[in-house]
Amino acid sequence: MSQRGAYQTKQQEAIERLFSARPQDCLTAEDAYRALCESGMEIGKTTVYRSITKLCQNGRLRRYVPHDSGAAATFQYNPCQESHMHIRCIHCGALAHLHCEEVEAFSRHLTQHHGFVLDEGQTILYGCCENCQSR
Amino acid sequence: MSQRGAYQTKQQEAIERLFSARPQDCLTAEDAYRALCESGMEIGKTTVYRSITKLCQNGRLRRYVPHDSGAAATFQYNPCQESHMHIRCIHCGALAHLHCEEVEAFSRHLTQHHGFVLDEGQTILYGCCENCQSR
DNA sequence: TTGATTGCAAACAATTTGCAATACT
DNA sequence: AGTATTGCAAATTGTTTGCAATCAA
Repeated sequence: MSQRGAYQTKQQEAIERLFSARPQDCLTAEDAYRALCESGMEIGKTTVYRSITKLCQNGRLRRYVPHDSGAAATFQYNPCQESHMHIRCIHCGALAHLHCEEVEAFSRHLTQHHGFVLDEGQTILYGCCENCQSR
Repeated sequence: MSQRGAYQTKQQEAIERLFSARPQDCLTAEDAYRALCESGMEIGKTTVYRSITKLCQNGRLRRYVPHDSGAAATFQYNPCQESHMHIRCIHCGALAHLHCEEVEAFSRHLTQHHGFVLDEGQTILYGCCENCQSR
């Protein structure tokens, strides 16, 4: 298998730069591809997919599974290496970050009483956000 | 649009029976299709998909999003109407149910301090299970 | 009878892969 | 030079849809 990352290419740099420029955004591979094309970059969609895969393995991007079937996965820059949980609204799709002591306490409970080491960065809590509740 | 559920058909009954017979299993649509075929049932895959969709809307089945890209969604019978969180091991795929007061407490915290109403049935916590930790 | 349901084939969408051309070091 | 990377086209996979035939009420 190839040793992706051995060479520095303008495509891989551009993809990482795109995500790092908007650390609060979740983009699909398609989003990233379009953004790069619109900025004048010459790039193929395949390369976007392959680079994103590599960045996820590096830990520089986070991958989020879609709630709906057939929907595309989204990726987000992981600026701080600190990983944190996200909460996603089932209705509007809004994504929010969750940093708080209660998460840590809950995580400790899982480890101690259920033998389960939580991976906060891989976990998304689903529910209904404040805005959507008022409808 | 059609009013699925208006008529009782042997296909729909068989699908529900299949899932209810193994409430602890998560099956893909393909799994269900094969199991029914092997049991001598005459059924099309399309019907399996459509019936599963309906059962999810009824609340009789739960749908779980796959962690890996390209993987199929899994469905599980929801015997008790009580919905609960699941924890899934990233390594071995094991799925466990989570009923405890700590989940409720955490859920209350989310509502009160983050304005977020958690849907436990839709949420899966990802991490590493006890068995896989010892490797 | 009337509308819901079935199931085949075809459409779809996200993602992956084969492979020859190209770029990096 | 030698290997990694690119990118097109084609393949894969899970899921949905069009539509004519069939079934339940």
